[in-house]
Amino acid sequence: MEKRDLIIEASIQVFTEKGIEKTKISDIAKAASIGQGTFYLYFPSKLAVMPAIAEVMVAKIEAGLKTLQLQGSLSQQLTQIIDVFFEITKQNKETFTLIYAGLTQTQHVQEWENMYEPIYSWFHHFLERVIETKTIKIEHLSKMLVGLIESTAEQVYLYDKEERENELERKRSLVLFLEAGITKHS
Amino acid sequence: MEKRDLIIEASIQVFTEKGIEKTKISDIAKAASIGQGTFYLYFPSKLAVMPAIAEVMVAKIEAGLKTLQLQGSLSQQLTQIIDVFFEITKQNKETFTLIYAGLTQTQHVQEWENMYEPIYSWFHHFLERVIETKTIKIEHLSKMLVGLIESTAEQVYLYDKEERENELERKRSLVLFLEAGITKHS
Amino acid sequence: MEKRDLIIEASIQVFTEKGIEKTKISDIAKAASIGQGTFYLYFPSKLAVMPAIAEVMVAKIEAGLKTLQLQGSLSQQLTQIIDVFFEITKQNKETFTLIYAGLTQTQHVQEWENMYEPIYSWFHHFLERVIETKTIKIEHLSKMLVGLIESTAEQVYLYDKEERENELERKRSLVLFLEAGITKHS
Amino acid sequence: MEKRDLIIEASIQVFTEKGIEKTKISDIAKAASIGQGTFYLYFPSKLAVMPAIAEVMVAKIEAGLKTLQLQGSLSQQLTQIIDVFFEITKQNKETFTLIYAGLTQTQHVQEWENMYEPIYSWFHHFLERVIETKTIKIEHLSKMLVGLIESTAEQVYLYDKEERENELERKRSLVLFLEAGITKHS
DNA sequence: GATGAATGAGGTTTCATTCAT
DNA sequence: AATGAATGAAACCTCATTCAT
Repeated sequence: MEKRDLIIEASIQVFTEKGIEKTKISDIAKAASIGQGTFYLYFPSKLAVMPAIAEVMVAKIEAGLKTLQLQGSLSQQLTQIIDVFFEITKQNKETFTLIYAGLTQTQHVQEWENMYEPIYSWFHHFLERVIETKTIKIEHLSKMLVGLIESTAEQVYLYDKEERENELERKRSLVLFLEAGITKHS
Repeated sequence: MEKRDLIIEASIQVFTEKGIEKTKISDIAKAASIGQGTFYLYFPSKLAVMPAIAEVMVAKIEAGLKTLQLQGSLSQQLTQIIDVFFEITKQNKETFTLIYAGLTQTQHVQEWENMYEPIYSWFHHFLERVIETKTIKIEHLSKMLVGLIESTAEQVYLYDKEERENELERKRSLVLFLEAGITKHS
Repeated sequence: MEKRDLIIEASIQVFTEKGIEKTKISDIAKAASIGQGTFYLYFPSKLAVMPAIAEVMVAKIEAGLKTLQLQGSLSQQLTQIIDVFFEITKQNKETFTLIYAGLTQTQHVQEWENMYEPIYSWFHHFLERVIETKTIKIEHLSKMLVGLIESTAEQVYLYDKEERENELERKRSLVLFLEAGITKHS
Repeated sequence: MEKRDLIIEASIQVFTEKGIEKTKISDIAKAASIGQGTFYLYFPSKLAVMPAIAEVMVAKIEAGLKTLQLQGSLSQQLTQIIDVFFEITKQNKETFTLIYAGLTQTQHVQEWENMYEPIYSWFHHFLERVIETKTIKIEHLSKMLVGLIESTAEQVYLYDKEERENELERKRSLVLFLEAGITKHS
């Protein structure tokens, strides 16, 4: 395994365990089983690892979406899509929290949307197949779908304790809401 | 002006300029024109200022919503609401970025949703007046509305440069989408 | 005693003991009985102490010259002057070595001659009283006297082991040489 | 070109640019276009290069003196000699500064005078031809001549900005002064 | 209550040195 | 002989925190 990837893996692990502020470079190095100096050959600081971590997560979402074999009614398809986001958010909630904290601290905030480009693009293709007339530009619709799905997933898994119990119901509500937004304008 | 408020103001400014990680207590103290020691009389650490900052922003949104005299069609009312969020996000974009970064770093992530309670509550009342039957629970609908409006405002103002130009159109798309989501189930 | 002076004293001591390269900031702090952090309140790096050290030595020379009550023949007066330089060089040879090494490493080489201004000035007054016509500008003569006296003192005390035995004779030679240079043009 | 010489050349360049303290072995290796490890095949440390650098400069002076075909009056001959020192100092001022700093840092201070032996020796022969009776030992006179010429050249080229303009006059003053010192005792 | 000079623990960062290639 | 990625000891330097004023 490449040293760079070792560092990214180790960073995710240590950051999520101890938090960004309390993580020392030496912790990451130890977790990656490399020398402290070696870390600096690949990243100039611990925060500089954040974009690389973000890329990993975005890649997971993209991969999740691409393995979908969309079938059935619109609401069924939406359910499948939502499941991808919810599942990945659920399994990587610390990492997501991490990315928000980390990206905003570096000067990489702008990169965030660029990274999402593949996701938006996927939704674009999806929507093209699903809707016909466009009262709303497909680009904007894509971004709203992604934004709403993610913010809901975050509300459910990252922030609120109670919500986790309402998981299923919130997913169902989300499907209904999205379906309405999409079909109304199809 | 109260010293505590001076510190909050100064923190926003310095955090925004230098980032949380690189901000020293001494920076905040200098910006607030107080002694380093004085800081500790009001806050135990720099991260402890974050919730206070967040409260200020949530209060702004709440105040903005409460001054609305909702009139006209649903879409006109939604437009007014959206304008509140967009305007405040626009004017305080650095502070919002800050809050995401800061809250996730402290153990205050959970508090975030609690703080939003008044906002959700306001939407709850709003929706009660606007819709009648509920396929979707009003609580969930409230959260989706807030989530979607905010994530869109963030996409427009915080992340993507190009989007700022599409401001008006994205707002219009948002109104349409929300309206569909609401009326479909009313 | 002022902290700044404590640091200068301690620096001279530690530098001469261990050499510049091997001296750690912590060594100086310990020798000065202050905290490591305190060092940085007064100097940004160990090399930044060098000009302050140099000033101390120049002040010693100046003080030595100013206590002279020049009397007797020219050669007697020259002997007195030379003794000042030789004595101070002898007693502070490590410090002088230090200064050469230290000043050249910082960007303070230019300051060196500025520091010497009081010495040159003293010689200027001295020569004015001693010579009358000027084939050589008094300014240049001053600098040559200082340069020759110092380079000889350094040859005797800093560099060459054997020379230390010839101390007296080299002083005598120096008096003769200087006298010739001065009187020839008087 | 030999690797050893490559290293010496590169060291002069890098030392001059960054200062001895801030120069890393890797900087020298990069400047010499060799591997870091290769450096150690030729020198055990960066300071160990200093004597080699010094030798190069002393060799230049010696070579300069040996090519002189001393003719004409004493003052003409002195002018020629002085020109050699001034010219070499002028062209290699950074290197000279470097050597002072470097030698004093190593344990090679003593070697300095040994290296100068050929120069002193050359002056010895020169003075033997020029003066006859010796109030001052020729050895001492040699050293004073070298010391005065060099310290003047350094004052002119290394330290003081203004002095560079007085170059010619300081040279003339130097000739007069030396001539007086020599002839008075011949 | 307010201050800021002083502190020193401990994280950051460097870089001489090694050694497998 | 030559290399340069990897190392980690050890220096640097910061900065939260204290406390005498």
